[in-house]
Amino acid sequence: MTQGSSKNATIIEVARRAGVSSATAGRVLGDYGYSSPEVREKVRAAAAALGYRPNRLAKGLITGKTQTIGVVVGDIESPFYASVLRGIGDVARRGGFGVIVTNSDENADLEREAVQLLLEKQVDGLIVSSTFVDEPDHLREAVAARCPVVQFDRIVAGLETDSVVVDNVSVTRNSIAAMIAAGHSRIGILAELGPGHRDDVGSFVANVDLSSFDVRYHHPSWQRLLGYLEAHRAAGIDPDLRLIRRVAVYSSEAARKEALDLLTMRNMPSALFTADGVMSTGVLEATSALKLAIPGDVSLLCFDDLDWMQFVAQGITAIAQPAHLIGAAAAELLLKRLAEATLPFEHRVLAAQIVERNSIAVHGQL
Amino acid sequence: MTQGSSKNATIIEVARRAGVSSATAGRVLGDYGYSSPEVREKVRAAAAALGYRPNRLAKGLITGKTQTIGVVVGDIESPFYASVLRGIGDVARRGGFGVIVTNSDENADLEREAVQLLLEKQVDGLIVSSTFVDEPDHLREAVAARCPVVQFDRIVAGLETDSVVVDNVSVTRNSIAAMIAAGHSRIGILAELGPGHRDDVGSFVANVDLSSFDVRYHHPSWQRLLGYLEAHRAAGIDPDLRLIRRVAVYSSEAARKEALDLLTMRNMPSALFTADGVMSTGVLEATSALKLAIPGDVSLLCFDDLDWMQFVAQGITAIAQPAHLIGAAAAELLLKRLAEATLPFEHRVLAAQIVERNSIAVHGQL
DNA sequence: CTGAAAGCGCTTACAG
DNA sequence: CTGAAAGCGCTTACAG
Repeated sequence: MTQGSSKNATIIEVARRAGVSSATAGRVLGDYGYSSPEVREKVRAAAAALGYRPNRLAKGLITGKTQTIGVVVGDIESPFYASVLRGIGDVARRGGFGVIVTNSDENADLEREAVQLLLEKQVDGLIVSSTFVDEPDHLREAVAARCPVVQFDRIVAGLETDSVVVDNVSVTRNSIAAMIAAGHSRIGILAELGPGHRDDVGSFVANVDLSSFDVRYHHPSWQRLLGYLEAHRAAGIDPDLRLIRRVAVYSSEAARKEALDLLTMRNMPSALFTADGVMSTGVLEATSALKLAIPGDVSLLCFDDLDWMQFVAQGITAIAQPAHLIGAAAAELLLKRLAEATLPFEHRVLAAQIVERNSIAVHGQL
Repeated sequence: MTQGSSKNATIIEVARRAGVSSATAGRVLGDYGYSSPEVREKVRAAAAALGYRPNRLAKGLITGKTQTIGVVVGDIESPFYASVLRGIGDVARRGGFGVIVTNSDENADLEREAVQLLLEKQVDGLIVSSTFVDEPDHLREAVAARCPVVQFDRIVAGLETDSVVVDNVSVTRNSIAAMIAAGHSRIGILAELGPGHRDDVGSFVANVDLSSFDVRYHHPSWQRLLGYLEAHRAAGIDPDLRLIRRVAVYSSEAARKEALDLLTMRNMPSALFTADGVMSTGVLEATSALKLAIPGDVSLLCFDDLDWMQFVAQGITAIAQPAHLIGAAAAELLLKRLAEATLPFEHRVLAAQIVERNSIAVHGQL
């Protein structure tokens, strides 16, 4: 079948062997334009004999399309992003697209570099979870270069593109409201709250009392804090600022320390909410070190990406992010736009699931 | 600085604006050949004014190098592969390379398709974890096309390339030996044992008694089973075949069922070894359902990728795979080979770490 | 040090 | 339906 030749055959060589012009060979192999059945036969036979493999670089150069999606995530190693990438990859493959992945480490410089590299590689579109929600320039450049962008998880202010986010505010509000209804009035919250937004927590809590406050352009952890505050306000509880802990980094170790502090303070909270799965691990270490029973001595609620099943198994109520669906939706939006650039921008809000011990069955959906 | 023009400027336009030839502009912007300081100044100014962005497709077409690595993993969503990818990505970025990722779903057809796509995209090299260790053709094709391959986790028989693996046999042998030394004589083992190799477990156990048996070309779970068998033989224990469970899929649910069966059989094992982290979760569900104390009623040892910290916190001894290092090493080997094609093939065997409750500090190393 | 010309491997109008 | 020619955006010898 294929020849063991080291240098790959080109369309010219296939054409010569088939006794046709390179234009004709191109039409057959690239499956465009017209060609007679006999010619098709001959060209395909020649291609097979030579082990012809199309060079997508040349095709991309001429068509302006590479059938490649560029993705920028914070860290491919985090369960959330890994799962999002899986969703993107599945949809991309079905559409015949490849995926180039880059890690930004939630660092603005690396993110800019990554976007630049992807544009130089001529990706057809970009799916990004941007670190800073107030720095739109590098993404605007992409859009200007006719490279459509889909944002997920976070939305950059002043950058109109397709986007996919989770209903962070409402699902957190509902979950915290349920905790309050169950009798908890002092609920601690551990959230990252950075680096996407530069507010300090105090002024955020103060400002948010204005009902017009817009958290669309905040990182998810700020949105979750808002849900927490709204639930308290609806119940007529003035939240104790000392119960609100900003961890600042996605670190279980940092969360462990904050949790230890929370769980040993005078007038300690009867329940804890962690706005991220990585932090939940740290909180568990703290409760274990203090020999606290869950949900006896303290109740836990956590927002999580992938590991929620085992949290639930330990008696923790979890809010599960549909990470895989986020990725799939983002890729779908992108492919749709690549097919039809003039559509109005679409903004999808996916529902997160509240998972308790008795409803593990929801697993199958995610 | 940059112009809002929608179509990207080419080197020709930059050259025209700078009043030089395109060859000269190319030399300056591409940083090759000679150019005088004054010309450099002019060209760079022109490029900045036009918002010039190099087209790597064109460059790749002409140089034959795309500065891109193609990666094939089973499932980017699994902690092991996610972590490996992180390691690859870090090294690749430092070397100025991009990374195209594809999931094979441990399916031979998808794997072949993925390799084909990557070759068409003209990746400079391939890092793969191949599903079937006895199907080398698609990878041979890559090598024939001057696209070097680095294998990791598993080695395909009859395909000489650089590779990175873990010392599965010896670390498992040592861990099981420690369990035996601690008094366990009936140790259950749950391992995937498929689909990479077509042996059935019985004939594997029988054959492996020949000391010449070569498991280099088996999937890791077979190698771990070998370590288990060797430890038993060294202690003079004839392993009970009913204690060896082949789960066949990477599924915590399947592992849960096997574990339930093992832990309720007559003459139940006093310890369990799971050859994979995903399965460990299933085993934990089984012990929890049976209200067994760990390590009181049963001791657990698990081979794991990323979540071992929380297993250790629960009193389970874990063997931690250096997944991140595997990826980094694979990428290093590839970049080395791209720089120097004639080196002899390198085969790196990385050590896995045994992590017990008192040695959590090892965390920092991984 | 610089420029004119050729060419990487394809696709795209345009004649025929 | 097919072919000759031009061209995508660069880099590479080769003169000068």
